[in-house]
Amino acid sequence: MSLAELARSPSPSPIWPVAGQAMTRSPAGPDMDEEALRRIGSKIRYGRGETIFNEGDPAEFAYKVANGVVRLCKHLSDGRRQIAQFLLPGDFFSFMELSEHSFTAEAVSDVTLVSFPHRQFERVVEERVSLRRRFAALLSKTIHDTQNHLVILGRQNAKEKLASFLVMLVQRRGEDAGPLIEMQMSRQDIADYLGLTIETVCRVLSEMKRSRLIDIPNVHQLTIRNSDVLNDIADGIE
Amino acid sequence: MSLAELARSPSPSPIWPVAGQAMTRSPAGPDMDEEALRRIGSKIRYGRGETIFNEGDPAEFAYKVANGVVRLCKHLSDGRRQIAQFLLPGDFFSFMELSEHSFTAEAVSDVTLVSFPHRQFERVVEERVSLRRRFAALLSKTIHDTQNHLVILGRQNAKEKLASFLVMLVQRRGEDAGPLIEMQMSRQDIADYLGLTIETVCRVLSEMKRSRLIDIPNVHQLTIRNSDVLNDIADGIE
DNA sequence: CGCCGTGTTGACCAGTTTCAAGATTGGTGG
DNA sequence: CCACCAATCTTGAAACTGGTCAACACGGCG
Repeated sequence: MSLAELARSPSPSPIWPVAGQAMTRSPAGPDMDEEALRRIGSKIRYGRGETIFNEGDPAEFAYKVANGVVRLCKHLSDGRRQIAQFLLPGDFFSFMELSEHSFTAEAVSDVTLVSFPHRQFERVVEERVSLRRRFAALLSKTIHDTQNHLVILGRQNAKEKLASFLVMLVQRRGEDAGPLIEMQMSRQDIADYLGLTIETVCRVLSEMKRSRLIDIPNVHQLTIRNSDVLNDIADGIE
Repeated sequence: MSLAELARSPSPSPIWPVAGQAMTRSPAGPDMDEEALRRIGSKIRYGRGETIFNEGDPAEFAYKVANGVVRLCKHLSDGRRQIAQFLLPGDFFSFMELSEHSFTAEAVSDVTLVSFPHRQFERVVEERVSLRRRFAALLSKTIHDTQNHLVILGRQNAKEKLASFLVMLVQRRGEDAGPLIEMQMSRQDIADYLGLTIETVCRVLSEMKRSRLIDIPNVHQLTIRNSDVLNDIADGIE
């Protein structure tokens, strides 16, 4: 099971080795987990660009993306912005926060979320070993991903950053989904994710297009022509 | 309780709100938690520069820093390096990893660690609600810190980066510890933490010294002369 | 049809890196 | 205790990447 799958589906087996089997007080199993979560969740919609919550707001809900794309970001006082994560359908966020949100969540596109009141969510997770493992593993994976993001921001140049970003998009779509990548996010979003300016993002994408690495049929669509070379660039090999 | 304290001491009360009280199968309470951990831990020493484990190695132990400083880093194939975290005495690391380490851990100075076999560590944490909460909160805090690190790497200039780094050092030492900051890490370590070159780190520190923001009595010691201005620079206000 | 938001491209500039030359520090052995 | 060596740190000058500013293109929509 890939990390990407792990992040978005119930875990049928323990994520990391555990010596003993702990007890549950509720019917066990992933299906029951899904059911338990479903019962405390409610759907909620946000329009493109709307703020879901702000950094510093009291954390009242955990969320799962049902549809659309969400960005988690930090804003500096002078308007600079850093996007920490894009969340795609199936992704959870804000699910094990301290009492205040540590980032702002905004709708990249129109989105539908499932929201879980934090207290109930904590209770359900507290009761179920399998859910506990799943969300603990999800936290670990988030740290893992964020640390890779650190490398991208701290030690890669513009071309490598874009290559890493595109490779990430491909991996998260699942290898099956065909060559066409739908990018809901704007050039500004990409720039703020990669620590670049919008102009540099444009220039590098154009350059990749000229060198036949990618095609850009449409501003929000993209296809990879040579994923081997793209991977090499992302890994700093070329 | 500050986040910094939270990271390094047992949690006397629940970190985030929980609806119901879950049961434990073992004597409860923070003191008992410490005792339970102590019983499965063993001391282990590493010399300055030694590798504790490599990225990709099977994760067999969780660690607590007893003495010295540890760096967690990622290495690129061409020698570039990004440091994700410095760990100071009292800090835990690698405590809720997937089956393989997602980063390399190296000794910045001579260090003493307490190592906990992962299976036993998981068992103890699984058994104790208070420990579960404590380490879940620690994971959350790590994500929080890493996201702030993203902002530093992605959206701050060299001067702001150094200011943020120094402010972090001060905050982690505890406000009480006097004005002298002992920096165990080398200039190269600082550069690799901030996504800069060693030369830029030197130049910015010299500039800060010239403008009477800091003093550098010794390569590995530093005092803050004007912490208000330093904070403003770190926050991008000035 | 024209306007507005977004994206693209170019010219120039600034901040950071690179390369290179010393200075300082710490450790080792005479 | 001091001399020497290696490693680390500091500083300067030149080169380069990415940023800034500005003009223009594109596309959706009233």
